[in-house]
Amino acid sequence: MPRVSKAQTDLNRAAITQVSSRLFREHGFRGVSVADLMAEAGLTHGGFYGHFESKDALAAAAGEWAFSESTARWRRRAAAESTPSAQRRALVENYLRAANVPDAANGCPTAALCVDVAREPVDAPVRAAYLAGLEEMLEVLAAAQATGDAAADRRSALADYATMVGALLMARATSASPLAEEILAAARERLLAAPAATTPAPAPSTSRAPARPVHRS
Amino acid sequence: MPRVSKAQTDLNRAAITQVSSRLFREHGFRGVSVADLMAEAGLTHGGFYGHFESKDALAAAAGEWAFSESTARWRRRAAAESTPSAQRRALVENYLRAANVPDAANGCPTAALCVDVAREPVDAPVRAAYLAGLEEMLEVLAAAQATGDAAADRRSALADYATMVGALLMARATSASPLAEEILAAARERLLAAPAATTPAPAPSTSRAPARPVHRS
DNA sequence: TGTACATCAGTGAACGCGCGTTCACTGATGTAC
DNA sequence: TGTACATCAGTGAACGCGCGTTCACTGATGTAC
Repeated sequence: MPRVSKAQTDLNRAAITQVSSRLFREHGFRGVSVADLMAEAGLTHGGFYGHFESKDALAAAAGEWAFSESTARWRRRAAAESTPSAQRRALVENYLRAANVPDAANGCPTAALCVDVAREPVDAPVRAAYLAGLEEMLEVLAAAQATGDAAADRRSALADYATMVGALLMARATSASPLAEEILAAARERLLAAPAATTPAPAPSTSRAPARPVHRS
Repeated sequence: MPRVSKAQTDLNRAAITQVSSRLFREHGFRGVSVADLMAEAGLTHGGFYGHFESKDALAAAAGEWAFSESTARWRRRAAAESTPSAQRRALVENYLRAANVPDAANGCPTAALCVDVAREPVDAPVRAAYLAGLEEMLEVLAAAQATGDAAADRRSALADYATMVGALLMARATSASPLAEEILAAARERLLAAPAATTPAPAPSTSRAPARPVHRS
């Protein structure tokens, strides 16, 4: 079994990275052991340090991989729409689906890793990967804004993304309660100015409030 | 040193709970040991199981305590304002301050604990505490909406809170980068429809886009 | 193309360490008289 | 109010276990001729 071909070695390293990117998103950096990760990649734990300098270094590589997967998915989804407005709607609707709540492993790394990354020291390698990945996600979302001003597009994308990430994380923390879907629906309504088709209409009220309470003071 | 008065016992239990609520928010449930928590409370680790059945049970009590502290703070802050609109502004502006970014230990438990709670099994005691605490926070924020419809107030509070939580968490994950403050500013702009006073104006553009891109489709 | 051998990817036992939890012990607290 | 003693909150050593990391070893790979 020892000494494997160069091609297989590269495949093994990729498998460790990909498996880790899923398990770290699901359980956090501290929630999975090196032995767990290696076993899930079909290897034994001893060989790990032939591929990575440390678990911290793996966290960075796994984060990078998760973001490259997610940005590719966003770009594909955006490319399927013909206007920025339709792109934004597609990205938001897909992000705030109930199916994403129990699937952190394959979901947005910005959301899944934010707290773990925030708890790492400022010089941890995974922080740089997170920052770069987040900027790439923002690029896609900003291009779907089209306010006619690049700076405004970026600010709007940041606000959109904050709402999406916050809603998804709060839904995950309250999953198994009706509140989870309520949160997603409220975020969809706020961002898309109309409830998604699958959301049952709330009890009718005499004066229908605007989708978003604008400009009081 | 053994056998301490009943009053002191209650104080000790409260100290363990409060210290844990801070350390859990900062480092996560897995990021602090029982020995750490007890030492921080001025005790030795052996006595822990006289106060709590398990570390999981402590997590629930600590979560509950964090929420009771935060809801009280929100209620106090809201009570200092005379209109719902001013309440909402005060809550949002305070939440999205840069000073909150490095201070997860004393900050909003909805944000600090969401990922940890989401990773707990559905029957973990801390999940019930999180759900109840979040509902209390929402009550305060909904009362600051006043769209004229209780259901719309709640939906609006949910969307506001998602934006606030998402922005704070993304800022924490990107702290030490200018992006952190950029995220907070974008969320303030989105929620308050005007940049906070301390935010420097961005480079002027010929056509000033609306604070939020409304109703495209 | 075929042979001889150095390389090195992966194995699995072992390292020191810290974890959550248990328990025999201690001695001040609180109670019974 | 004062004394005798049972209670029990806190101590610190110990438990089994899993962690990140190291290392001597193996044998197929890849290279030199």
